[in-house]
Amino acid sequence: MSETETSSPKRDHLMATAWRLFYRDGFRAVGIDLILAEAGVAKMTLYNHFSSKEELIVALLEKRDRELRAAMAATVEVAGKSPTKRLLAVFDWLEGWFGSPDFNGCVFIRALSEYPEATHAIHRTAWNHKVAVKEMLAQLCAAAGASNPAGLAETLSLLIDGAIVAAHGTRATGSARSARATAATLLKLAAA
Amino acid sequence: MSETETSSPKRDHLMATAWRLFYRDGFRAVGIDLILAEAGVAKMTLYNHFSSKEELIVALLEKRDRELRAAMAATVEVAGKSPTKRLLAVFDWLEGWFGSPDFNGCVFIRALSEYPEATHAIHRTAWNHKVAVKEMLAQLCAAAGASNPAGLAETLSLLIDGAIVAAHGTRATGSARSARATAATLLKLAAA
DNA sequence: AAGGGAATAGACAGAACTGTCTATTTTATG
DNA sequence: CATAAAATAGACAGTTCTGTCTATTCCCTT
Repeated sequence: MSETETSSPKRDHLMATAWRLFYRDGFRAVGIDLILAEAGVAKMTLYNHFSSKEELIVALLEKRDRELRAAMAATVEVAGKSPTKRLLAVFDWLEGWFGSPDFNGCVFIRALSEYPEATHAIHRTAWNHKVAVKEMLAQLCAAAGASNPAGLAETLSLLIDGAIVAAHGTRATGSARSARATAATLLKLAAA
Repeated sequence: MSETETSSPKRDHLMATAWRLFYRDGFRAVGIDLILAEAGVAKMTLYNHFSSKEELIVALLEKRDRELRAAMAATVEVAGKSPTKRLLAVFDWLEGWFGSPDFNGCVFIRALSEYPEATHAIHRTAWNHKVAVKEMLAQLCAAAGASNPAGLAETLSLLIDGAIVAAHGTRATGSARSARATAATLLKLAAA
């Protein structure tokens, strides 16, 4: 949407700090004042770059969306040429993410949860990410010769989001492996 | 855990109001004062029954856990004797839930999200529910003759939680049908 | 009818919240 | 070096938050 945002060091540092605190503790749990104190930035600097806390959160989600999809795309690219391997690489990447020390769930699911109302800007932005990821998956499914790529991508999305929730609840990586195994099974069936 | 809680009309009414507001807007978004005003109850009444807001939330989650599992069990019971039908009835029930007018996601996933820290009482209580549901699913999978009931139950849990997140993002019931179809496929494979 | 436990209203403390404003200083650029 | 833009500290308003306390009133049971 809004790509007029000029990148500046202060702005970037503010966003990095805000991201860290929001992701660790939650959007409503973290106040503006804490972010400013941790970032060592004046309040007016924040309000010169963002008109409200809500807009800051939306900007963070959009940034994270871009980064995450880029990381996914890179993971797929590294996985080689086999369509099956490329698709399953997404699940291996999930497993690595779940195992990383500061994994704390999916910020988009958490945003949907904290701002549950359908019309809320943060809710919609968070869901936009999930739709975009599903479209990426559909591309991969199509490349793998699935008869119904969109349908398979929908199912894989369910598995992925379920696995993220489970990893957040257990702090274990097993759900990624379960999801991967199911994905492999479904892919084999769909490409038959 | 704590089953010493005496049931009283005031307490029940307070919990019903708190549930409605928390589920609609979120735990951190709803203040004690709003609950009290909506319930028409004095502040000391709350603090005579619960030592803190956190304890109120935990009590609500435990109550909802009991109700939800009872509803699931009833759904399964009504579905007849066929193990497959009993298992798939859970997904039909999901679809009905997603379509109900005040569906607003899964309160347990939302609690995990709002209190992301693993050691937090609310986080743990919320995850306990997911574990309990998974165990119910494992029973159903075993009855359906699955070779690895626990493994299948894990996968079905992923599908269910993914479907709930998707329904919260889309306000549509389609994810329940996708999950159901996948569950049916997996069940057929597992019972072979 | 009397006594006791529960509920009440409402003040209160003390902190935290978002967002605004001003006056000053720093920083970058011509 | 000069000027304009950006960032600063910090006060401020006005609200909201959880939890505590007191003094009064309601209601149920004996």
